[in-house]
This record gives sequence, C-alpha cells and structure tokens, in this order.
Amino acid sequence: MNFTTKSRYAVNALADLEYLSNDESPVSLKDIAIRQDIDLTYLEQLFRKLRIAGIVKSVRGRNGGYVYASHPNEISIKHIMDAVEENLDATNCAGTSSCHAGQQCNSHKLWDDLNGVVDEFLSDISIADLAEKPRDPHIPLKEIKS
Amino acid sequence: MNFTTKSRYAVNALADLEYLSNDESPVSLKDIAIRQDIDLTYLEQLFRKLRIAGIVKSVRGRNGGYVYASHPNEISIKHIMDAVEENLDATNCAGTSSCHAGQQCNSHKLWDDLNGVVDEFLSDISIADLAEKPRDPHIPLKEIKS
DNA sequence: TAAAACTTGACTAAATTACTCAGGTATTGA
DNA sequence: TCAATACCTGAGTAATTTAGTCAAGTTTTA
Repeated sequence: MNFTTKSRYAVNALADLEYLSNDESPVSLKDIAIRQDIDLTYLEQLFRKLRIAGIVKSVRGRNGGYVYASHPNEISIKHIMDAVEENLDATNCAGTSSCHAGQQCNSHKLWDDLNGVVDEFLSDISIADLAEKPRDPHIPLKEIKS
Repeated sequence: MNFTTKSRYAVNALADLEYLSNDESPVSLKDIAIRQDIDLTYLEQLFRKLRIAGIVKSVRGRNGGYVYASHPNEISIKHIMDAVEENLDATNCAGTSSCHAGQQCNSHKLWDDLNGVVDEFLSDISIADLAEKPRDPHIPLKEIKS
C-alpha cells in the first residue's frame, strides 16, 4: 500500500475545480498549478489519468480547461486514488494468496482486511465533502468507530 | 503512507517466533530465514529494529536467538509496523498542518482521519491473532463495518 | 576453543517517484 | 485568418527509497 503525493495533488486539485469555477465554466490547469504550487506539466499528467478514469472532462482550446464529469458529491476519494495511484493493495501477492511459497502467508488475511477498511473509508468521502467545508471534520471519527 | 515489505516480513517472522519455538527457547533467525525465504542479514536488520522497539529480546551465543519481550497477544501489528517502517503517516505535512503554503490544505483532515482509521485497525490485532489460527478470519469484517 | 548466533555500519543495485522537456493538437476571440 | 490559449502525449532524467549485500565484529556455550 503506497499513498504518494499523486493522491494529495489530485484530491486538492479536484477540490480547486469547484473553488475556482464560475458558473460551470472550465477551470484551466494553469490556475490550479499556481494556486497549489504544482508544476503545470506534472498536473497535466495527473489530469490525463483523471480524464481517462471518467472523473473530469476536458474542454480544449482558448478558455478551455477541465470540468467535473459528474457531480462532485458522486466523486469519491477512492475513485480518484484508483485513477492516479499505481498500487493501493496492502497484500504482497496482489490478492492471489500466493504470498508464502505459493500458499497464503500468515498475515494475508490481515492485509486483506486492511485493504477493506481503507477502501471503505475512502469510498464514503466525496470531493464535495472537502470543497464545501474544508475546516470542518467531514466524517466524524465516532461514526466510523462504533 | 507507505506499507512496504518490511512490515510483511516483520509480521510473518514474528508469527514464526511462536510457530518455531519449543517451550520458550529462543528461535534463531536462521530458522526463520529458511522458513520465510528471507535473506538472513536482511532479517537481522529488521530484528535489530524490533529489539530496539522492545518487541523482542535477544539471547546471544550458541543456541541463542530471539524471544518475545512480552506476551504475543500484547504485541499489536501497529507496534511492529511503527518499529520497522519509516513513514506510516498519510498527510503531506507530518501532521503539522502546513501542507498548503504554510496553511492546512483542503484534504488535511481527510488524511488525518485516514491515519486514525488505519491505526485503530492495526492496534486491535495482535501477533497472537495471526499465529494461533492463520486460516481463520482473526477479525470478522462485519465487526468493523457497523 | 571453535562453532553458533547475534551486532553493527557501510555499501550497492533496483525500483519508484517526482519532475522536466520537447514537441504536438484543438479551439476561439480579436 | 491567425495567434494566443490550453489541452495532449511520449520520452527522458534526477532524486529518493527500498531491498538486499558485505565485511568485520562480539558474545556465549557445548
């Protein structure tokens, strides 16, 4: 399991899409790059992945940019991370249960369960949760705990 | 957040400590290295960290090896991972909330909450849970979900 | 006393991540 | 029309991290 800066860049940039947009007009990557202090061409690479994953749509040409492909409360953090990250799996065997000499290792179930816990958490939070009220806890920890 | 093979090696090796031990006698790293197919000197590096963290005790000299420093049901997976991993934090700012130009970024709370969810999960599982019944689910997912 | 087994530090190769560069192509406002 | 804007693509590269290796110990006991 490897959460890199790609996830953080992508999530923050997608939150900016809402922040920087005026009545549904596309947001240029340049504006996001400046506000988030990310290199423009690096951001382009991330948005290419996001576009292919169906998370954003691009508008080419002058005054072009990117818009959400669906409503931000339908875009989960998990969806975003699946699009930009290479490896979100915590097991050593990519779920094939061949981690210990072709057999399931002692801890296979542990990592598999961990995957489930993380996936569930990330699936329940949408980009709208972040953009609307960045300072408030979007999901109270208590809800998760019990 | 970065879960590497170190965690998996360490957890599996520590489970083997119970599996390979005869009435509290120390287990040599050589035996674990063979059973887990890990390079011996690499395993030594991991056990150095585990010893410094107070998870295992070493017995030097002939017939020496390692034993648990405390009862295996008191050794949590989180404790092990803290000992061997470099970076378990999912935030970009190591919790300092300075992720966006000195201020808290949009997603800071998200990564912070994710840390909490993962930590809680890993703290509730002990090495005894893995060693005793490796094929059974040690924590049913249902218990976590609702 | 020699073998077994832990101890330590330094080093290296492979892989990954983050980032850069050099070109495009599509669109539109002036 | 045409030049500016902004997306699009592939290749390359530097820095970092991970995984693993090497060499030379120390400690203990059969």
